[in-house]
Amino acid sequence: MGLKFTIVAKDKSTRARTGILHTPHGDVETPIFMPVGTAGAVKAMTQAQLEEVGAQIILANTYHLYMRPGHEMVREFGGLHRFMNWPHPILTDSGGFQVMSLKGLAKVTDDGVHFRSHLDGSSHFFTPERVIEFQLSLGSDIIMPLDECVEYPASHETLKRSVRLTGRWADRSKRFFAANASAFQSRSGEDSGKPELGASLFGIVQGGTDTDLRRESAMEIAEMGFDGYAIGGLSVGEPKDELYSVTECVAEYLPEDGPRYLMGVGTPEDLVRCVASGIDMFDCVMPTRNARNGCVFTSAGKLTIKSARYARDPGPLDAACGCPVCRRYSRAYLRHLFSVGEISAA
RNA sequence: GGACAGGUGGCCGAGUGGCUAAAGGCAGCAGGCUGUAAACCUGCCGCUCCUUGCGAGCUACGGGGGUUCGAAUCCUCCCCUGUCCA
Repeated sequence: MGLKFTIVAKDKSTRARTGILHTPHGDVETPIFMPVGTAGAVKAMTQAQLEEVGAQIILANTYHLYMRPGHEMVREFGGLHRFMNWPHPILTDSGGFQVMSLKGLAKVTDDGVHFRSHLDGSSHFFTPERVIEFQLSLGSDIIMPLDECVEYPASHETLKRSVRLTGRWADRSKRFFAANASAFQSRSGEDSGKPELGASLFGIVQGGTDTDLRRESAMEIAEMGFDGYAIGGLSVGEPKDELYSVTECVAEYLPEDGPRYLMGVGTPEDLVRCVASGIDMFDCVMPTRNARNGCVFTSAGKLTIKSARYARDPGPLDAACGCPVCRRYSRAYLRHLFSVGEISAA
């Protein structure tokens, strides 16, 4: 796999670094936060707003797009970029998180995951190979292999099984990707960006909060060699100090010259803490979900704008913030929008 | 003037003798959201008091009176609202 990540600068006192991630649809400056657009849209945001706030890459979800509208249909449109008319990079998650979040509908076997659709109950079998194929069909810039995300807390045996399974699936994913990626990307009529660059495939480390298993998983995935390295299975309910310590521990075992992606994280503080541990990429539903639910991150901490105490507050959400919302609107108005159920005005 | 139907907690609306301070919804209040089954979910939501308990007392189903051990529920008179007929 080619060099798709350039390190620009390294911090002297921490493991933080800045870099550039090269993708078929353009470069991404790291550290980067990727807004989550599960079904091909970042909820309650327009693409213009995403660009305005500096989103350089967004995340979409294989499971959800496979269910609706279907990866084949997206491919007919020339890929997800063209389908949703998003010219910037897209990372697609594999469905590994849905193994956990849809646990009542997912059955894991050695060969793959049997999903019963959360929409109509129909049966679907996801294998590591098919999941790569789905993502190649979507035209993703960064492809995530199928993994098994495990709930917290989990027993050592469960975590061990999940690490081994995720490792075997990573190997199968890499082989299938190596054999099929170029064929998919050279197909005419599809928006594959700069085909000479090609899509990236990342590896995912599992192991819960068990540092021995984390080390084993990190070394195994690093040994296989991927375009980037993700830490999965965190921010699933473990204490904060474990999130930070496991992240720090795993990052040390991941190749220095590859991008490191901490999946599903996190709060503003999480981002700062984990950048210092050498993480380059993050994604999280928290900013968009919390915003939809009336919870805002400010320089002074979380603020629940729905609260009655802001009903007559003429001040901005965050006096220290210069964003369009803080420049334009009062807390009273924003609270009013929540009271009346308006989501789009601001 | 007559015939029906109906008046329940901020609103809508269940409830026809005790398990009812009264289902459910809305509104209100508080909180939670970390690779999105999430514009979602949870809790509180008559008043007062305390030793905060499946606690005590008070007030409450249009108004008055009555039946009953016990009434939002049954009887009676009155007031009001809606629909229809004159």
